[in-house]
Amino acid sequence: MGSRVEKETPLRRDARRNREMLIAAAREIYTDQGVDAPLDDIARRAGVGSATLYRRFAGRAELIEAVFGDSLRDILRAAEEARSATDAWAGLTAYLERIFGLLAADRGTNDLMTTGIQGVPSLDALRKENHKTLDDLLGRAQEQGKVRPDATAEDLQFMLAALGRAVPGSTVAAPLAWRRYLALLLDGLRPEGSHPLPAPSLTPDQLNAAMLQLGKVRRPRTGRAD
Amino acid sequence: MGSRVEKETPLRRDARRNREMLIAAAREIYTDQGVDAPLDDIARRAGVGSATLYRRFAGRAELIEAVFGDSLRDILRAAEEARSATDAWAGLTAYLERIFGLLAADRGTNDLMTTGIQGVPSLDALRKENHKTLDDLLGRAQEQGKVRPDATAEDLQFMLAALGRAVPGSTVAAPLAWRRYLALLLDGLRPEGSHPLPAPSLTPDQLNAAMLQLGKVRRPRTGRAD
DNA sequence: CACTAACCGGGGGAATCTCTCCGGTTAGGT
DNA sequence: ACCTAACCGGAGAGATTCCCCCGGTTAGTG
Repeated sequence: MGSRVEKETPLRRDARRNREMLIAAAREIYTDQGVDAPLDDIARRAGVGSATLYRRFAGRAELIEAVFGDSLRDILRAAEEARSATDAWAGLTAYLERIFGLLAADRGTNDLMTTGIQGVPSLDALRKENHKTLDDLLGRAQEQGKVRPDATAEDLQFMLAALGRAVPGSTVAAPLAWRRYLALLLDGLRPEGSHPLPAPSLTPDQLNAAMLQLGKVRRPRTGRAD
Repeated sequence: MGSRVEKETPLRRDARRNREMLIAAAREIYTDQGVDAPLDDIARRAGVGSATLYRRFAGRAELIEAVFGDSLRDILRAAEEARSATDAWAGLTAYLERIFGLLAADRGTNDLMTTGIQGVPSLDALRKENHKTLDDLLGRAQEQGKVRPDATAEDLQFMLAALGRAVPGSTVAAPLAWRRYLALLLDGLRPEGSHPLPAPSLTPDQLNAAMLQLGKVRRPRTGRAD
């Protein structure tokens, strides 16, 4: 029941190659379909049978770990870095803009950061670090008078997850629309009055398109039904 | 291909009774599972075969219309009412709090209002009216100096959908947490400084539970997989 | 070059879900 | 009470997706 891959015997060359192909295929599919994508699709895209996928990775979580492990560690480093900012508010906004850039560009990363997926060690570490970062920056920004004193790190996390989850819907019509929404959210955190919003607002048609996407977070369904 | 029910011949008594049973069952199931719930579940709960459901309703959209038609018309009236407020900002907040109360209490209504479900006439009418309401109230609130001039009705709609979609996740742990988030969002719309937040913030544990729910918007999946 | 352990992919069982067929049953008028 | 059109529900075809079994193939070694 332990790890599927024994470190003792290095994989045979073909096995290793297939493993790489699977990770590459999974990365592509996760990026534009999210981490709930059918595993069979990934195997097909990699040009191997589904059995090979299950032989290399115990399940979805292990594949996710293999695909996103490195990039999650990168984000983790960015979080650490952000906390070293002297101006806490500047550090916070820079950090969040970086995160949202990732959420908007990569559906898989979005799933990982805006939902509670279990069983991925790197992800648990990231969540912990992320919470620590937000807590620290928010607290210091409050001390520096840049954030309203009644907001908590939990408030921020919830709002970020809610907004982040919706972002992919808007990227279809306007790739940078998230900047505007993040700015609006952050303005709600500040004690003083409003600051100008970046980027143009969505047009009504673009909004409709975005709303449509919102419902399609995952619609596997089955056959004929619309 | 027209309507499945002929108005000429009223339904036989048993047929009508089953129709009512189906609507009642659908209402219950939609309320706590959302409108993507399996139709077979609804038929089973109503105590009839799935064929009876398909005989009475052409598909999911027609059933939704039958279940939510009345309540949607109620909301529609509330929107009309809200627009008659002299103080646009007060009207807007009252309207939104009412809507969010519904979104938090009823998963089906939430799906209907935060995603772009197609094929339900009452819903199209509601969306149109809702947009008109927000546009009107926001515009007038801006003229009255209560809302920052650079925000648009589309901005508001997007943020509301994003937050509304996340609300059910928080209701498990804290039924009224949405008040706090809505207040935070609305504060971002105001030109002046911050106003006190209602309701307590989520605890870290409650936040975790909420994040977990976020991913479970719909996880039909299949068999053994976790 | 021969051998064997590791590896491979197709195919299939099981679980879900939508939607339809068909033989048996019932409501409601005469 | 009888008859017929309308109605009913179980059963199942077809579509997905997860996951594993099994006979054939291949990498790497002596």
